[in-house]
Amino acid sequence: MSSDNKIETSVNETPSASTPKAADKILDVARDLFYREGIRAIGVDEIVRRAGVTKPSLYRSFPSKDELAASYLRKYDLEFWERFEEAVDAHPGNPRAQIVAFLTRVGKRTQKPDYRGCGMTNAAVEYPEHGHPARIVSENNKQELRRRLRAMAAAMGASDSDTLGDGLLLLIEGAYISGQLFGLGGPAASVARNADLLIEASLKK
Amino acid sequence: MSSDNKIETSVNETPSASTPKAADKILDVARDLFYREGIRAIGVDEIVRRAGVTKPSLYRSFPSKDELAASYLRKYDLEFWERFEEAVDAHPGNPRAQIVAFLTRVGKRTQKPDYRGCGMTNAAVEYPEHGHPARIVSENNKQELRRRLRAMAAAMGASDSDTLGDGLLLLIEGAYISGQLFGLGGPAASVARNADLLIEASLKK
DNA sequence: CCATTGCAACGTACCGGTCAGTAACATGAT
DNA sequence: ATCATGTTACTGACCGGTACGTTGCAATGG
Repeated sequence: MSSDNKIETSVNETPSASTPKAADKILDVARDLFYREGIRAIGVDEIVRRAGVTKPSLYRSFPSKDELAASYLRKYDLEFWERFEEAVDAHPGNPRAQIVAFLTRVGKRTQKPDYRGCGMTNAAVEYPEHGHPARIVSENNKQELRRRLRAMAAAMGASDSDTLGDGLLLLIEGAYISGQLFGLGGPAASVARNADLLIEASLKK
Repeated sequence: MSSDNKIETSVNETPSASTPKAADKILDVARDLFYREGIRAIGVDEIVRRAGVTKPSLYRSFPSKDELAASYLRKYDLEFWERFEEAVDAHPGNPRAQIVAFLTRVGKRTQKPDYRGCGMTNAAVEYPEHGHPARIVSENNKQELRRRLRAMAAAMGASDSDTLGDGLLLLIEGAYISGQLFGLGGPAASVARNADLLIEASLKK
């Protein structure tokens, strides 16, 4: 999926004049609006207006709104795995602690007043149709997450590691959704504790 | 001899009460399309077309599209609690078996090829704005579900019943989402087993 | 008996606004 | 001179919503 043209990944922190780059501004604004209000709810006109650019600029950098949404999710994907790896790196060789650390931070984020869940999950709900560019990015992310969780469950020595990995994924997705459904004090706050309980139960067998 | 009254359409509780057919057909079609494709994805034109009626007929029975969506969710709410009570009634006095029975059926439904998750959850994702008519119905449903699950956890004798009830809710929401994200063979298939493990761990405390 | 009336449900046609997307051209910097 | 950008204006389809005329039918009254 690497179209060698188009967006330069926005990481042009190189010195000199630092060109503002219309495509980067568009992607930044799109990320913010798509996440907070939903992709279908935001029109391209509002994006270019808030980004201080014009519509032709958007369509010079992105072939369509759907592809812009997919780009937003690819950026989201990168940030997601950064957060994930942070929790992993904090507890080398201890997958159980890695999971709990990750979920502790997820649980905390779900309690922030403007929490809107996971951009990937939300996009998949907004676009149930198979083959939609945004949905494809979302599905790939979730499949990789599932793979990772199952591998970590195996590394913990769980007897039925696939079931435990899937159970952890269910808890995570549940936290994403419950975090935006219930506000503060919602069930998502207990995701780390429940995950630890589930791990405990899965190891004793 | 003319008992010409089939006036129990349930769409409106107004004393006049006669909503012959149009409103029912509209609500039926709306339920189907809204659930399968999403509320924002479906326009009123398509609804009235598929229902074989016209737009004014829709707006005579429903004040707005948003209220039609809310009506769809109220209907969904009724059917949800029917399914829930079925599982409860199947195991009188045994909350643990009730939960497992309910989740077994949820897990089975998530493996059907056209599964689109929970209409309530999806609507809340589609309409993050507070106060939206559809979102209100969804939030009320989820809050009631949380209350029930916590009560059932308490009836099981869990030491921390609120945490267990919330953990079960997380698993359920995770199953709804994972069911539509992963197709067949997704993690939602294991929701009942994971719930049982979590219950087991929460009772031996 | 039939004609008139009233009324509720229906359809035709239309509203202004917004949607995503584009064509043609101007500007400004390197 | 090139390249990225901005400007303006536009398209056709679709959005939710409505003004207004039409139909069917039941009740009334002579």
